[in-house]
Amino acid sequence: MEIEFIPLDYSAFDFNDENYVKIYGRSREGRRICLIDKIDAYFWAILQDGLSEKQIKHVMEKIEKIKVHSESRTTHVLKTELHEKKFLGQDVKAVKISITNYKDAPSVAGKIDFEEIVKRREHDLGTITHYIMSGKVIPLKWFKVSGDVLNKSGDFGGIDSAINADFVLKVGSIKESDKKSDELFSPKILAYDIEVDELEIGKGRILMISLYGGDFRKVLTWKKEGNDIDFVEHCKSEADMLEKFCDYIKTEDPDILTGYFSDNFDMSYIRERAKKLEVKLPIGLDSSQPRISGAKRQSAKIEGIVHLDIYKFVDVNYSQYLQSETLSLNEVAGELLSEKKLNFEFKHFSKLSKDEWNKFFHYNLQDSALTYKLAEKIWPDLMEFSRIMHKPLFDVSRDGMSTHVEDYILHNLYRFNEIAEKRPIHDEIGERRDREKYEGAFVLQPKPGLYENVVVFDFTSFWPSIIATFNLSRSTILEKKLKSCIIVDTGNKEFYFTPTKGFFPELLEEIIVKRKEYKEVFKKNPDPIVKARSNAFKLIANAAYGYQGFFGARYYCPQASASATAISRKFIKETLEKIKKSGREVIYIDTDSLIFVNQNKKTNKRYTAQETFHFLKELNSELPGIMELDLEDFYMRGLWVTTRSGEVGAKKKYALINENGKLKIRGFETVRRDWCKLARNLQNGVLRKILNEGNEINALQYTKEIIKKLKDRKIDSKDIIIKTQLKKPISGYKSKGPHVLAAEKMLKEGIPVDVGMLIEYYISEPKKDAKGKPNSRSKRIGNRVALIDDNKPYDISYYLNNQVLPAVENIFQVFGIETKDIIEGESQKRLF
DNA sequence: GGAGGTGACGTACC
DNA sequence: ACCGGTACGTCACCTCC
Repeated sequence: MEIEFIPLDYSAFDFNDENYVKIYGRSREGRRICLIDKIDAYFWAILQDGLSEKQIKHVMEKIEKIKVHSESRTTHVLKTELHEKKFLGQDVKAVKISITNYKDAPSVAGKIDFEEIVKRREHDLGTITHYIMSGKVIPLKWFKVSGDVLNKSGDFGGIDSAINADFVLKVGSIKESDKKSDELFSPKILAYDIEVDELEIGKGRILMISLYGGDFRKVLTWKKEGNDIDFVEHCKSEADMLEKFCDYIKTEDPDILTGYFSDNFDMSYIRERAKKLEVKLPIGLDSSQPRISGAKRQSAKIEGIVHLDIYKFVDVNYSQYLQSETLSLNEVAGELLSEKKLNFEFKHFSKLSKDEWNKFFHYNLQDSALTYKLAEKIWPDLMEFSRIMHKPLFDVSRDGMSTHVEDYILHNLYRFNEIAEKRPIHDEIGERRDREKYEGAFVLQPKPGLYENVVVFDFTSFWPSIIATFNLSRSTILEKKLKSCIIVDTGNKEFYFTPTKGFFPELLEEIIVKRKEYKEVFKKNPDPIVKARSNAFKLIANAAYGYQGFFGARYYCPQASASATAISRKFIKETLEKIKKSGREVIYIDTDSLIFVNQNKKTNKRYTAQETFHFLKELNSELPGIMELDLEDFYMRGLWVTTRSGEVGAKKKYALINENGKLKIRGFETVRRDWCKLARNLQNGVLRKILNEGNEINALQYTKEIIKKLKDRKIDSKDIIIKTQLKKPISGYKSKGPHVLAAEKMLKEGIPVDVGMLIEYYISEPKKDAKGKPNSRSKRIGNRVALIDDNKPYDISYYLNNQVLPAVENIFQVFGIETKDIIEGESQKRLF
């Protein structure tokens, strides 16, 4: 039988103590297919230099005799082959050791402690990664597969009769489809969401489960309410509801089952309840139950169906581009879909009225609907990530950036004939984490002020372009200086790199080139797949620099990172001098961007756009390799302020307005979620007015109005709420700030508190003693925290002196105005 | 008991 | 445990006078 096939999910299994992979996917016709393929289990032993043929033969014979016994099986070496390979760019002779079971590769490797073997490698890969590295079946690409259909033949112990697929096929040959292998595939998605009466897993019951698959809409419940809602289906009991949930997954037959935070919450909750109620959850295509692994960061895997937790993917790949202050379903859907959750006020379910129950069902369904739509929205990115990084959807949706970078490298090593480096072992990780920090990028101290006619230049893909241009990597670093090598002076130490391109810099250069290419293609043809592809390359490129300094990296090389930052400082400073030399005044620099006044300081001549582009071209002609400077935008005005303590200009804090009146605010309290809305909105208004109008007059008036409102207690209660994240368990805090005390207060009132939660509170007036003086406990701000429902008056003095004034003071200082004097003057005037 | 320094902490920038 | 360093600012907590 021959079919066209797209792989979606992988899982490994053993038969007769050997390794096989089940690859679940669809045919062109939409049939559910499961392929079975043999995994070639092997790893490498790198030989000592200069061994004789006889010595090599002797070692290989020794290796062939190795056997490893465990309780359930014996693994032995099938064969050994001698290969000419590369390791970290060096030519090596290596023995390919094929074994019966890859799971025992580490144990077999452990027995090869002969002195002729200098290194053992590729025994520490995940089984599926090891399989995919063979390059045979790339996730989410189309393949032409031929092979034998297992038709209750008893092959593999009759595995096919246990798999819920249209065909189970034993792979004969497989190759990439000659038709467009990268075209869009639309998976069948089913979203789910649960509502419970107690948030803590294991404590409460599941009240309802919603399912949403486009046309398919369902809320399952064992409660009696909701009779007049068509999508509500009543179950006899909670156990019955869980069984129906499984039944619907079976009949809907989705490729992707998706939830929001479902790894840590929904699926874990369902599993706990199922355990307690003694219900089986046979939703896997082999009728297995969901498997939940990991402790703090759990993941729930379903055999054959991709369980997708959208929260994780959003966290890793979107959060830095989102405005949302939290990654709650409500905020993320609001920003990505312009659609929100339904309003629903949670109460104990025993207190819900008929009407409120009906709302609850709609609320529950809407959550699944939003999750479904988010899944559709992120699908192009998921698919392209999967294709580009050669990773199954399950992993691509859960892994962090460093793992993405590493997997991209691993899956491209074959092109360089490279054997993969090992993962660091425990002691190494400890050492790496204890290493001294290396010096980072350059940040220029700005001179506070309001500037006009401002331009921003920035380096495109700064870090990767430096790494690629100067060949900075683990496999290219030299122990000593050679006659012709790249010398990097970090100011502290010198590092040397070979000029022969290494695989890491080369891959990076390729990534940058591809990114540029697809960005151009997208400009001409705005196809979401092309955009997703360009985006995937951008993300890998940006993370590659951090990867080399990351303690867990296989290709860890802090010297390369330190060299990259040293080179970055050199070029940004050189560019600074060139801009200055052109007569322009540079206001600010951070890492890869330079902000300057686009006019000659002496002659006051304003440069035209054309002259600016010409200048840019000139600067670019002097840059090496693939380093490139780009024009980010022209701005009408820009504002820089001093730090709160001292006279110097504050770094990482500025506001710009471009020629279309669009603001770009960085670092100011306006963009910080741990400041109250009152201060943030005021500061935003002040900045907007100043940048628009070029002076502070209206901004000052506005500030006075807000302060009057504050003093008159006319501020909306939601604008005084301060939100701070609880980053660790309460007991882990040495110094308990207001948010920690607020969290303690919540616990006392029976409100559940979790690590990672945004704690919301406000500051109330101090308690006074008999004489009317604030008591000494009140000095600590934490002792005055109030929760939203506390209904205590807010502390005017705190909000004035600790929120409002700090947010605007140094802005007005730029214009020589001491806000405090003015405010006090005003209040004195009023007093008299 | 107020001033001032320092460490812990959270968040932002690139 | 799940990419790096740089930087600002608040609050708690301590020492000092």
